[in-house]
Amino acid sequence: MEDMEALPVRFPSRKHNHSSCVNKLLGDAEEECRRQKLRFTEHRRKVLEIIASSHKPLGAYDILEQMNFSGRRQAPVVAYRALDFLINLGLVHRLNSLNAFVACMAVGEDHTAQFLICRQCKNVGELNSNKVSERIEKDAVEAGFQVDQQLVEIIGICYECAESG
Amino acid sequence: MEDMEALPVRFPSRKHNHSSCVNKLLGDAEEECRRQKLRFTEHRRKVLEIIASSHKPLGAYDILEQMNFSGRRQAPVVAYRALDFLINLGLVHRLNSLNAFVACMAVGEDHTAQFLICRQCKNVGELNSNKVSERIEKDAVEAGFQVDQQLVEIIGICYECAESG
DNA sequence: CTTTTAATGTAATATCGTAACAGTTTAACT
DNA sequence: AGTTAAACTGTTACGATATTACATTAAAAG
Repeated sequence: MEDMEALPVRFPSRKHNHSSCVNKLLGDAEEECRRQKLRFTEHRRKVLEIIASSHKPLGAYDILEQMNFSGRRQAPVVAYRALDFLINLGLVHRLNSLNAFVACMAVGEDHTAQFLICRQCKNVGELNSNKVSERIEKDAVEAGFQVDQQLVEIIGICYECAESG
Repeated sequence: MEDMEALPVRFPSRKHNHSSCVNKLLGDAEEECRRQKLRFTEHRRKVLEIIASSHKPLGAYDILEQMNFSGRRQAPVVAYRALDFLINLGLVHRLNSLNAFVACMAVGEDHTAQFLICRQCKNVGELNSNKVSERIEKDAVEAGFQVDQQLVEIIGICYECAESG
């Protein structure tokens, strides 16, 4: 029997207002850092803010371009260090097929994630399907493989793009 | 009820002899090219041979290093062009999390593929689980997403590495 | 207030991948 | 066969992505 829980998915609608996500994410980040006694520095805040302000994946160098506070051009490593930190904290995900980064849409929910990448509008949605992750885990184990990490990226066309031709 | 078909998985054992894979793959490539009236040129043959001779993923520049026939150093684009060709033909897969390439282990079988990447021995296995791909397809569609392509990379520890501590 | 740990600044460099274009080979068609 | 069109190759240059190394500064812990 299929279970009845709703399939958790976040695909950003076109009319979606980012500012609330940004604020939520910054708040979650602060709280999480306080809890884990980690430092939420200016660079980290800024990078998270930049990423959260876009539902299109951003490359490290895109992020870097938006980091010129005080007109100063930052070195790549600055962005990568902040990204590493945010990824470890689970606030940012890396999309390997794009060499790009997106904000997590399910912070603090103890979730698995699969990414829905629309090749038309370039927006990225986050699917949090435990069924998918369990199926992968199960089949991998059956194949004699011990799973530490799953990367699932699904490329296609999102609902809104399909509708508008 | 669970269906009873065996789970197709290929994880190269340590004592595995590559030469038979290489020959099979080269044969399959030739046949497929004949069928599709495509040219199986020297570069393409060589790249496929190099990749098939390793179950560890190889980077484009690793491949390039092994392409010095006649002492001549090839330009990167040479490897990338051959790789594109082989990937389109389904003979080679790209691992996005590693920027690296592996030979397909299920040529001509009309298969889906998920990759099992051992972070200890660096070998890569290929899982061909239709259940995984169907689960992904189903949940993505339910989320309003039309799937064109799935990338599934599973990082962990293979059977042999787990056994030998 | 000093020790130690974490974060930053800076430069250099490694790694991965593509664009552009001229030249050559192969296949297809009179 | 000779001509044309398409595919493949050679070569140069460059763009994009990511890391190493090390000196300096700031913060937390004792």
